Amino acid sequence: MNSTSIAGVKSLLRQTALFGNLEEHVLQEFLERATLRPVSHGEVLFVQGDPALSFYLVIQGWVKLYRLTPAGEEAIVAIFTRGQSFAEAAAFTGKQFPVSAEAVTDGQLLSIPAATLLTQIKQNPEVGVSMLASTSMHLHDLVQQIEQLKAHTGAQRVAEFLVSLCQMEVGPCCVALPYDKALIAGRLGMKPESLSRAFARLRDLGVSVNQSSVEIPDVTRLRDYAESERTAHDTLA
Amino acid sequence: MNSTSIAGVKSLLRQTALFGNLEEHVLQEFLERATLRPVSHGEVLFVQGDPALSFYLVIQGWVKLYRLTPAGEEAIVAIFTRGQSFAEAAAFTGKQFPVSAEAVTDGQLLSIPAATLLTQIKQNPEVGVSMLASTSMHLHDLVQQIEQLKAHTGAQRVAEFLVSLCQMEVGPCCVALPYDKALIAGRLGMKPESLSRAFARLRDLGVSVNQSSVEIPDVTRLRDYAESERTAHDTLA
DNA sequence: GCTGGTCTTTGACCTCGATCAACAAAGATT
DNA sequence: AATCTTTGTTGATCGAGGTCAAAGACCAGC
Repeated sequence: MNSTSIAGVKSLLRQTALFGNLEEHVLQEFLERATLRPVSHGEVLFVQGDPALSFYLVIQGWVKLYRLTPAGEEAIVAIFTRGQSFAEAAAFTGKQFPVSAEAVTDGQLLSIPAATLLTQIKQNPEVGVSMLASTSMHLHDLVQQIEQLKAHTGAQRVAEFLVSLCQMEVGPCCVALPYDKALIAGRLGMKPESLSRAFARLRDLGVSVNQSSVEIPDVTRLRDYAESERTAHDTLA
Repeated sequence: MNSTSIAGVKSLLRQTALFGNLEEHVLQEFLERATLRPVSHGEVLFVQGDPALSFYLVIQGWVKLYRLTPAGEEAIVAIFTRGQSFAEAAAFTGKQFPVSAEAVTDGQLLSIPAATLLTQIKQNPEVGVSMLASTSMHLHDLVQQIEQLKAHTGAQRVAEFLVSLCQMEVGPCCVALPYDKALIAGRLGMKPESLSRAFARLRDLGVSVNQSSVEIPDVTRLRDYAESERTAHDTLA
């Protein structure tokens, strides 16, 4: 599982949206300019406002993107793991990062210089196309987040989160929470206490939480709950 | 001011992020394939899930992008006006629109076929670069929206909105609300009633609202309020 | 003028989620 | 084993904002 080797990284890149469709020699070009960067839990990769000199792909571990408000509070924007890239858009503009990034577990990142990206795009339109595809995906994710924040309750957002972790489409399922609950809470736009209460509500739907493993007796039921009207007074006996 | 003429459209395109830096012949190519589309208030341009066959640039009027939740509620994602393009990212992927769009005033749109976009990117990397720049901007806007929804109160979001409308950096300022209050409320993630109450709160800061014109005695004070801690108990006598 | 529309404001009520605090559980340290 | 620290749960309280309902404000057309 440990893919810190060049070959391992390359096969991982082949599975990503950003690098997956590129020709061999282009991918090789990126790899030669990129550097492997080990990170440890709590390490800050960059802060919003820093010049975006490179972008990243997660090889191993978890990274959170967040914004610090002028008042000092943090709003988590996204969380990435193995195979996902982030900050490409910022690196591309060559300006400043609009967000901050922090490793939330130990891990390995591939750091790719912004200059390489620009050069490659100019030489090969396919690179631009791949990048557009990947930024569109991020765009879409953000749009969905906004919808969820505006139109769903905390418990519904947790339900959506759990459903998204299920590999099952229907029936019973058991999922492992990928990171600690405080982080999940932030990701879903709430405080840890509220997450705890949200889980308590989902207990009425048969969902049981032990440590970091969650048992879901009926995924469909959970999905229906997530998509139901806010006004439904939760008394779904 | 009415620029429905070809020349007028062209000079407008020159001022946009998406088309501004393109070479003359490339821009010409886009213009030849594009069509001018008049829209009227309330007209639905596309619904989420529709195949993204073209993207748009607003020549005149206002357009809102929104998502309809499975439960039927609408969450406004963005609002665009003269000179702004939208749905490029979706058109580019050639898949489906992730959002719906509706004209909120009468107006004129330039509709550009997705196929043209793809062809041009492949022929000319610069087009891809421009598009990346413009999608990065949208990305950045969305990130900011998420921050604001998560970390600011309704009144603070209204304050931010007003500040963003000011051309003044400091001192007194008077701004005109660009569209009706129900729409502003949606854009800021709240109900019209709450917007009304938010305005009432800002009255303590000297802000007065008459119809669609807002008087701000001190922009700096408003900005400070927008950025202050949530916990500050608003009693800033 | 009046009159029926829409848009906006205000009031009463209630739910959600934040806050503060106490407490339990699981590791880590000595 | 005893203690400290971190993390998760639970209870009580409170403010923000949604909902429902009613009352003003503005703008047609008559």
